[in-house]
Amino acid sequence: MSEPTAEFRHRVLELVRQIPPGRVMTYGQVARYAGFPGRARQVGFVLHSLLPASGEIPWQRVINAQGGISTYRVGVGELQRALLVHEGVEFNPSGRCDLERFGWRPEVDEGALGL
DNA sequence: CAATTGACTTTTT
DNA sequence: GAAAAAGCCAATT
Repeated sequence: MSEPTAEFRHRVLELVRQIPPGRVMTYGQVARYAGFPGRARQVGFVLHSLLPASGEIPWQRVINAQGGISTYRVGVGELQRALLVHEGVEFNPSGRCDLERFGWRPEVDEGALGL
């Protein structure tokens, strides 16, 4: 049985849990790979629901399509950025990171940054 | 039940 | 690059 909402939530969390350290996904990508294209906003809503205790879910690895942090509005922006930097993600002076390098695709899943 | 809001994205000015 | 608009949909007021 799967109400769209529960199913969506479940798939999003399962997918986010699989993002390796030092890699990131955008809300739109998460929604798309979870099988619900266009629900980027809902992804943010689901992740917001598990704050402040994220448990097993690395919520900090989900950022916006511009490579920037979207969580300053909910007060965990600095934390998220610190966690990502600690994992090796580099941010530009503009506060954005290079999605070509740090973006993670489940289908690729190499684990090695193209350095 | 209608209106508003929100961890978004994409396209167009 | 910034701003506006349209699309998306669940939760809140």
